[in-house]
Amino acid sequence: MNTQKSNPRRLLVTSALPYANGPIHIGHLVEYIQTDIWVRYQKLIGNRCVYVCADDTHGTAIMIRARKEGRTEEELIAQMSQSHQADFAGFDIKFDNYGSTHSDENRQLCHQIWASMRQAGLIAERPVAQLYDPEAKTFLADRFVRGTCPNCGRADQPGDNCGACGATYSPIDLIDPKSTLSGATPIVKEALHLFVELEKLHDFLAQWIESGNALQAETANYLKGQFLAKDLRDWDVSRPAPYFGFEIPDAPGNYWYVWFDAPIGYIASTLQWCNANGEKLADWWQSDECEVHHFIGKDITYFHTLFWPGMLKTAGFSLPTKVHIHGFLNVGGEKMSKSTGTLVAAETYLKHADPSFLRYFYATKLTARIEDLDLGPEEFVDKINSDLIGKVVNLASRVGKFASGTGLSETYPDDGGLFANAAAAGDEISQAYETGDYSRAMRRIMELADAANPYVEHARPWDLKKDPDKIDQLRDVCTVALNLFRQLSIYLAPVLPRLADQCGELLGDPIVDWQQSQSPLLGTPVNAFKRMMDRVQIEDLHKMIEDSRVEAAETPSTPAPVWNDSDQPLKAEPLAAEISIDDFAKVDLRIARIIAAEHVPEANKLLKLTLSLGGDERRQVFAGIKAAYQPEALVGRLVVMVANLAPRKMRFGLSEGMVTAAGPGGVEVFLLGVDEGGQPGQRVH
RNA sequence: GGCGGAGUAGCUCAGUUGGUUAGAGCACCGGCUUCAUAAGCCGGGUGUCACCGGUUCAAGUCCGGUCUCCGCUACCA
Repeated sequence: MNTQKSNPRRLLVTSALPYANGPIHIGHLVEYIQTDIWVRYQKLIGNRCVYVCADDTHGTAIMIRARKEGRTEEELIAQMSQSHQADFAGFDIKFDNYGSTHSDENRQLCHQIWASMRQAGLIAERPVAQLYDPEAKTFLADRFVRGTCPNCGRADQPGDNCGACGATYSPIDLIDPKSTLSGATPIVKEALHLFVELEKLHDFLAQWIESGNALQAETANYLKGQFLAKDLRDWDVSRPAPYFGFEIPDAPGNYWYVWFDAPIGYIASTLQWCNANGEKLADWWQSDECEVHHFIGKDITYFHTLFWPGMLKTAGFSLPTKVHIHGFLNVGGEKMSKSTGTLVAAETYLKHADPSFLRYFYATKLTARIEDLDLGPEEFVDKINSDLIGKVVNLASRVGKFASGTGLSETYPDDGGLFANAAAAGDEISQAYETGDYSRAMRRIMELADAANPYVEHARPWDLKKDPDKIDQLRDVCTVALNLFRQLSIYLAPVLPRLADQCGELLGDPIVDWQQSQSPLLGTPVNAFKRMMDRVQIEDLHKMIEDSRVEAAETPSTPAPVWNDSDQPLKAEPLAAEISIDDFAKVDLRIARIIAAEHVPEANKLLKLTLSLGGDERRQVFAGIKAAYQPEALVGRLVVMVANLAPRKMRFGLSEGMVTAAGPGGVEVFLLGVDEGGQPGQRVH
């Protein structure tokens, strides 16, 4: 591995563009920290490296949110961009340029790339039927529609698939669809859409994926099996007005889908940087001399490995040299969630812990593979306290006070080969950074730190200090310990830039080059030692999670549907006369599980249900819900029943209770459900 | 169901092309030390290397099969 940069590489590096619809959280940070470490490493070894990013600002979600908050999209995205950049800065993530997809540069590049694609004959047009909200006056993406599943009859399901039976469908197939924006019933409306005929690039993409080393083998394999094995589908890249984005120049009234202009934002952000620094875009995006590296999460693999290369190829830009794909973050072994508070906002983290800790922790977890990583609070605390505090910082701390009196020796003393050994490990550590195997790099560095502390122990500087005749020996011990510390700080500099700065300050020699790790610093004074890091407590993390949970509870968890419920239901059935608590107590409501449900052939409204109250307790109940529910879809569900209602003999049999439901009747009947955890037989109080 | 990954000490993991008695860190126990941020040093491991079978002088490592866990995917971009 050549760390002597007589011939530096030119690198253009990106992280995925964060969407301007929410704050940065610790899950996002995996990627930005991963990228920032790589960039800092490249700069440290002397490569020419430019790191660009931008806010991803377009799309329906932004439009809806701005509308809801009563401000313009531009105001919303400006504020978001500011907040994102503050979050990144708080974690020492340092971009060379941070732009926006809503920029002149991006518009210009979108036009250019689009023209190339038109010219290449890749664009087709055809009508698409989509649900349209006549009140909000907008077409509805799948997630803005809810309705009854056409397969199982379960009410209030998302627009693309059923949460109950798992069926997938088009929102157009939903029974009784409702817009989550206005509550209105959407209508089906046709609009012209523009498509990229990706299949025309099939051979090129297959060859690119196969041949290069731009992708990990597992990703190439995934793409081959999942997409390239059959014809590539046309990619719908337009959205009809209204849409917050760029209008397509040769298709008035249509806008580019956010995923068209988002990756172009990489180039646009680079262009901004070029303009500000007197550079030429072509040197970075149209030159074989420049490598392009994308860091992304596994969820957006296919945008970056199919569409994006296709766009770049068609428009004559460089293809990605490498797409670095990482997995998701879990917390405590589980998916992050707002309700448990594990989805911690960057801002919230910073109130409770040092950003360097998260950077280091992620570094110990990251490899070149697409694996999810887990943040366990105990493991986090252990790693930080024993590695960073106990091994690395402590090394400086235990001789710092002596050293400011002695300074560093003129020649490097005998240290039993510690420095030379650690210097020799530089290439291996360097290689681990280069390949994205930070976990390996951290492990090697900690091995070096492990070897350094016994040296101090055996040299006993505290004894040497007591004897004025042994000042030279004391200086030598300090020289060794601080040089070993400095070596560690250099190796850790990509991960812990603050520690590198502190080390540079202590020794009066800034860390700016990986090569500094190869020779000791000698004959210089040592500044007064300043505390470098504080231990982290498990309570800090618990508080962080608790804060996060409270925040989530205060703000609506979903992108806030508009609650403009009609007053009709209440008018149709006014409130009943007041009753006492005792009156209410007479009604024994119980949770029951539907263990069987069948049609009653002679009845036109009834279903015959068998309810379980747990154990062997069974009730047969006839319920007038036939028009609203398929029997098969009911089996297994928990419902609320009136359990002490006098049995009533009906034409079809005895009904031993009543299942509670709301709604005017007919198809409009809605069974009362029970939240997770409720058990048959429990009383409703 | 398909594709991919993983299973090694209580926990997190390392184990290069098969080669001594399978390792590290943390945790835990004992001793020492006191420069340092209740930091440090020394010592302490009976682990069916998930299971079964095979190849081999030799298998954590190679081959076949089984089980478990995870991720992606299931005609959606």
